[in-house]
Amino acid sequence: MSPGHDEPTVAEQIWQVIAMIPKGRVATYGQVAELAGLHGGARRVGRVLSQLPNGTRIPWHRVINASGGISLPPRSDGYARQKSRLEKEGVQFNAAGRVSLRRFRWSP
DNA sequence: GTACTGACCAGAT
DNA sequence: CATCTGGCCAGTA
Repeated sequence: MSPGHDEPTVAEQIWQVIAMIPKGRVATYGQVAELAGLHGGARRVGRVLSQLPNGTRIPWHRVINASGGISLPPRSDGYARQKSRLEKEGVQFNAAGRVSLRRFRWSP
């Protein structure tokens, strides 16, 4: 492609989509990938999130996996932070640590 | 180049 | 519900 063309990066498009998720709602990796125009790119979304700098304003905590769970090691700081941030927004977890996508999944 | 890994997923069993 | 399978894409060794 010719230089001088400022097209948004894949990462930027992913940030853009995540930024649209309303407070108190969640979206799955696959859903974010889909809305960002990718296809079968759920893994890329996860990778982009793993590279986010600390203190980012992107509401990364609103992105969970297709099973309604948090895709971070259960005993990691990130896991605890994501869960508490979601609960603070009103998103409820069941005993298995899963969210009801039926109730909290964002529908654009 | 191959092989393995990972904040993934849908479908089949 | 648990497991497995094949697919996906990038980075790393």
